[in-house]
Amino acid sequence: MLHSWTLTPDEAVALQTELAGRVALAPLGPVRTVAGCDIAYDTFAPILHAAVVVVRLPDLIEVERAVVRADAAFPYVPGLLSFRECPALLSAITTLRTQPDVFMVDGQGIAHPRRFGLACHLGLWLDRPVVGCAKTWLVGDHAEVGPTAGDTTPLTLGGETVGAVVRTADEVRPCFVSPGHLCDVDSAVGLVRRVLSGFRHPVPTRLAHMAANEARRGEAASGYADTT
DNA sequence: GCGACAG
DNA sequence: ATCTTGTCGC
Repeated sequence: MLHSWTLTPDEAVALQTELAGRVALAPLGPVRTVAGCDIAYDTFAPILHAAVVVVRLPDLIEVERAVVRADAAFPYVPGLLSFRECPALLSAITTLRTQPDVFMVDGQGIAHPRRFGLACHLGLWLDRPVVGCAKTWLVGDHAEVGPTAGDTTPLTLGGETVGAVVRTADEVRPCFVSPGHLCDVDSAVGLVRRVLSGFRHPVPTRLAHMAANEARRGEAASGYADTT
């Protein structure tokens, strides 16, 4: 165990500052498989569905997937997202029979107030490479990014480049890419650019998002059937 | 004090 | 994230 998941928001903040020092940034090695991870929240119950879908490169064909239902024990607090989503993602990842070369999550990596976003936290627990690809800005400065799919512009924070703003498809709002662990900015951006398919979301997280949603809807349907 | 704030 | 159908546009 890296640490306990039972803590207060204040303790979580302190833990992030401590763990940020353990994040390692280095070029990503050869990538044959990428595991997209995402979560769907239940409408009223504090329940969530974590999904992980593994695709192979370069054809982006799905090779395996895992979905798990879990309790949302930690509240959503900007800057502390990993404490809410990591436990469920970890249990889903544990059920995989194959070890992906790299993971990709819906959230920030080091482009974070304390340089410890969801991608970093998951990376430390797994001791595996993780790339963060968030749909909206959290921190950092950047110039306007080009309009064509694949265009990028640096995302800086405190004078250093922590990631990049990436146009993942033509005519769509850009995504914010930053390394989480065991990879660097160039590797993270390079990987994201290799898993695009004309949609705003990269294929791995796009499929995970759909899988998590299907799981959520499926459970809602069974619940109604029970009442009826 | 004021504004910002991943999913 | 989630509540929500159709609709305007390429």
